[in-house]
Amino acid sequence: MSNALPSRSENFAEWYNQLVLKAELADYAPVRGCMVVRPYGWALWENIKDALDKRFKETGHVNAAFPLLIPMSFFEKEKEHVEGFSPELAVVTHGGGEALAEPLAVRPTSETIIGYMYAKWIKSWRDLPVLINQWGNVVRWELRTKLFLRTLEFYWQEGHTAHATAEEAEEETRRMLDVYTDFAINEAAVPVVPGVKTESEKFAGAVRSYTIEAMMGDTKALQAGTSHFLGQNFAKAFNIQYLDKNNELQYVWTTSWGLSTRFIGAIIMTHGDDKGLVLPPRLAPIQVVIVPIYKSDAQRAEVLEAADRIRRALASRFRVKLDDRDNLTPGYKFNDWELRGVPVRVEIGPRDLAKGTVALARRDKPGREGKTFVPQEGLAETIAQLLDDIHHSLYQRALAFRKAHTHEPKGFDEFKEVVQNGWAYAPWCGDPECEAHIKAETKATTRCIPLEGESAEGQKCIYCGKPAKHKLYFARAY
RNA sequence: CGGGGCGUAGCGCAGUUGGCAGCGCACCGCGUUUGGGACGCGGGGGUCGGCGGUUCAAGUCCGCCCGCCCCGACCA
Repeated sequence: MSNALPSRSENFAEWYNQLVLKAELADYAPVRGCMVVRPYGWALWENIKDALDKRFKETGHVNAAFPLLIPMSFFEKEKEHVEGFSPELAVVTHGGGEALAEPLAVRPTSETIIGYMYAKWIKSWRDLPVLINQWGNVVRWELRTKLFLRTLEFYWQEGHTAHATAEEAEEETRRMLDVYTDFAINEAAVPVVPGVKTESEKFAGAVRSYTIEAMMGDTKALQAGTSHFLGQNFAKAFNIQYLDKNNELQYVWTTSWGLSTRFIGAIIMTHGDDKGLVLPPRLAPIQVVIVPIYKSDAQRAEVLEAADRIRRALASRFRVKLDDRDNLTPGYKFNDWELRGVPVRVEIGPRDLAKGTVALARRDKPGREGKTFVPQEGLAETIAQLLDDIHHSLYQRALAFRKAHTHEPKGFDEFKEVVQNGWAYAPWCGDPECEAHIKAETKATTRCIPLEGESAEGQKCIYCGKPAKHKLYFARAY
C-alpha cells in the first residue's frame, strides 16, 4: 500500500493534488501556477474536445485561430472588461531585445481581438451571423492556483459569435449553454445546474452570464462552463457595425462561451473515490484494460496470445489497452489501473483459458465486489452494455449526492449551517450588498438562478428579509 | 500580499554536539515469482535551492536572496 492516497474525507484537497500527480494527468511546471498536462491528461482533454467540437459543428460553428498577443490598448476599450481583466494580465514589454512601443497582453480571453477582427469582416446583414470557435490557451495571472482548477495558463475553447438581433444572440447564448449541459450529462456523467449568474458574478463585459454549476465530492460548487450574452458592449467598443436591409448602420450583438481544462477537475472531483480516478466511460482515454495472469513461461505465451486476440476483437469498438508489462504482478496492475480510473478491466488467466471466460471488473465498484466472470463469447457486447451501465450509474450516483447535499434552509442560521457542507437553495432580494454580506459571513457565493427554478414570489430574502426577487443556489465554490 | 510548511538521489524522507552524505521506494542486471500492491543477490545515481560569512572543517552555525506547496484576500 505504498502508493495509497489520503482519503477524501480526511483531506479532500490533498487527495485531489496527489491524485492528479499520481495518475499522471498533470505535473507542476517550473513556473509557479503553471502545469504540464501529461499524455494521459491530454488524452482525456482530447476526448472532451472531440465531444464538444462535434456539437459545435452540428450547431453551425467553424473553428479558427486568433493570436496570443493583444495590444494593451484593446483592453481599455470596454470599461467593465478592463476592470475585470487588467489585474490579471501578463504583459510582454520587450521583443527582439528592444522595448516595445506598445506593450502586448498575453490573451486572458479573446473578445477584444476577435471584436477588432469582426469589425473588419462584418459589413452587411448578409455577413451575419458569424459563428466562430477557437481552441487555444489563455493566461490569467491568478494569485492562488490549483492543478486544472485554476492555473496561470489553461487550455479551453472560446466561441465568439455576432448576430443581427438581440434575440438571435440571446438564443445562441442559450443554445450553447444547452450544448454544455448536454455534454456534461451525456459525456462526462456530471450532473449540472444550468442557470444565470447574478450581476456581481457575471463575466466582465457581459450583459448576462449563464453557467453550468456542478457539485464536487466535497460539496463545493464548480462553475464548469459559461455562456455570455454580451449585448452590444463589444460591438460598440470595437465598432462592429453592419448595414441592415434598410441601409441603416447597426451594431451587432455578440456572445461568447467557454469551457476549459478545469472540466477535468470537475470529472476528478465528481466521480473520484479513495482508490483514485473514476473516469466516465465515454471520455476515458482507456475504456478497457486487459490484465493477463500467468505463472510459467509457457502459460505466459498462451495467456498473452489469448489476451491479444481479445484486445484485437475489442479494438474496433473501444479504446483498449493490453497491460503486458512483465515486471509487475497482477495485483499491482489492478491497483494501478484503478488509480487511473479505467472504467472496465478484463482479467484473463489460465483458468479462463480452460473455461472460455474472462473476469470483468467495473471501476465504479472497486475491489472484488465489482468483479464477475463472463464468457469470452460475446464479450464486446457485454462490455458495451457495461460501459453504458457505468455511465448511467455514475451520473445517478453524482445526482443523488448533489440532492442529498442540497438544502432549503428556513432562516439565515440554518443557511449558515447548511452551506458548510452543501448547497443552499434560497430566496434572495437581488441586492448585491446583501449578496456581499452573505459571502463575508459564510464564504458562500451565489452560484446561479436555475433556469428551471422555482418562483420567489411572496418569499423573503434569506438574509435581509426584504421581498425576494429570485430563488437561487448559494455555495462555497472553487 | 498576510499566515503556515518545506527545499538533501527520480519520489518520500533521516542526518545527533560542525568531522567520509544516508535510508525506503523507484531505476538497471541476473534468478525465482505472478488470480488484489512479490522476493533474493548484485549495481548505478548527489551543485545538500543560491550567494556570502564564521571555522582547520558547514547539509548542520550566521546573514541575505530565490523557489515551491498549503490556508486566506482575487478569479474560469
